[in-house]
Amino acid sequence: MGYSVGQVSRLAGVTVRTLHHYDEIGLLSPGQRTASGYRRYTDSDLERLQHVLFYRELGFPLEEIAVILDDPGTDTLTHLRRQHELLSRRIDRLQEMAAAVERAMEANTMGISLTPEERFEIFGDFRPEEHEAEAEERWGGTEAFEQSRRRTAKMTKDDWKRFTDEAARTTEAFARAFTGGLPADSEVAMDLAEEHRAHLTRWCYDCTYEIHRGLGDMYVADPRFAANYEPLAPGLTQYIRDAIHANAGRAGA
Amino acid sequence: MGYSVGQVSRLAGVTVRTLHHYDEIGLLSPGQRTASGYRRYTDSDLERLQHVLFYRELGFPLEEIAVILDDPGTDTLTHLRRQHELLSRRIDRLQEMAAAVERAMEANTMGISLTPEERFEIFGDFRPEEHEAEAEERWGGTEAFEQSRRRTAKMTKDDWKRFTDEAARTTEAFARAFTGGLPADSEVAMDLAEEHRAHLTRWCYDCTYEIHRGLGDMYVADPRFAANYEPLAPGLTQYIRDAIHANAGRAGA
DNA sequence: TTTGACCCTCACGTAACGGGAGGCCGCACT
DNA sequence: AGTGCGGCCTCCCGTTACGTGAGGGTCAAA
Repeated sequence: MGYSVGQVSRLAGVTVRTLHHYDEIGLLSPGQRTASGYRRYTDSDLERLQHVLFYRELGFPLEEIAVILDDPGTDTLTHLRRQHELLSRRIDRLQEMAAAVERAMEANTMGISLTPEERFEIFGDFRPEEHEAEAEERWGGTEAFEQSRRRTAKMTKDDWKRFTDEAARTTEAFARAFTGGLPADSEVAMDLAEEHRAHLTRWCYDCTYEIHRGLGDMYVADPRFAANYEPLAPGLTQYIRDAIHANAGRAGA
Repeated sequence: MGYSVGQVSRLAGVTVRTLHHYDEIGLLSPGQRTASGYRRYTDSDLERLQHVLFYRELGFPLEEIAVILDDPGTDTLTHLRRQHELLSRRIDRLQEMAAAVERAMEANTMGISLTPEERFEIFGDFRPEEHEAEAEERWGGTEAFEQSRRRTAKMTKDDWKRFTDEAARTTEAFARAFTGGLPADSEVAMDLAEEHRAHLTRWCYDCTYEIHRGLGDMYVADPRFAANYEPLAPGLTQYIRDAIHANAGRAGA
């Protein structure tokens, strides 16, 4: 009766050394020893080990695990509930990371290189002040930006594909209008600007005319965006910016 | 221009000491130093750091990360794709764990105590018995099989991970050689076969050229192995088998 | 009774940093 | 021109969670 170190190690998928170590530091000492000094693990030892491995998997230091498990106020069910909670949080975190990776892929294929802040927000080290300061400066208001962040965080890969495909089509239409000689304040160009605005509103945030104008200005100001448009036709960035302004003016804003 | 250690540490959410460490071990050395010896990190240093932190987050040892990042065959987009893949797998795993916790909670409230096997199947991603029964039948209790069983029995979860990751890299290299048009008896392919053999010897058993040849034959014969290789490139299984034979022939066996 | 797997206890090694000590660097402030 | 003061440098020892033998008992099958 009882399990030997080797048996436990195979069952739990840990090395014998690990079990020895847990015994040494008093995290998990086998309930009994044979006359010859062999460790014998009981069923409740196994349950404890299960919890140990669980918390370890989630990155808890062993010392802390000992404290958690030795707390007399928590029973098995409480542990399970806590474990479930921790898992859920972890899953959410990883899903956010996955979304961030998707955005990075998108940026990469568009040839945009991320700002340092964007680079590391993947890791969720929430740094509100600086980031919001920059967003404020760049977007002229944090509400739209936050809304964008919230929405795009939920987007799947397919969503991104549809999003960028739509954007690309609008951009190409702009390019055709531009090379075709249509002025930026022509019906066609302004309609395209309006389409662009609707596109953003649908996917990202409530894009007002004012915000849209700011966005257009930023397209010409920020070379990372300009780099996206200029290859299609030199001067296209400025053209889009002008069309956006004309459209905003037409709407009476 | 460039970022100081302090700036980078704040940006990335790591300590200065960590950056020093990465410099020491050559994982991430700043692009420049000032005249007075201060570290100056460039934008591409930041990108590298981002990838380092990502793989670290997923539990890769730093040394392995260096190998991954220094592989000239992989560009940023490939890394991002791989990261996304790894994240997805990780999420699946955690969701399985969450489901297992739910089952445990149910069992607990019903007053049922789990069997040892049930206890740890939460962590167990590998079920060796089926595979081993199969191997037994195939290999009929040969020396190599026994050796393999002994060694793999000692392997921890992380060992398995490293083992499969290594194997995956070799396979990918094979796929690149194959799609790149290199013949199965080319230097490159034979070297990969030798790498594969060394890999097996390191992890499982003393893989002689003769055993290796048999293994290669089995890969094409057994659809479960073929299913592993064919998705990467149709015909890859046969290619690997041929490379193994060529390599064995080169070694004079 | 021998043999091979399994177990024991030291005891040193390793990875990935943490946390100082002791000493330059640089710039704002007087 | 001096003087803080924060930031940066290089050692260098400490820590966690084990890995990896060495050297030696234990036990069940042959």
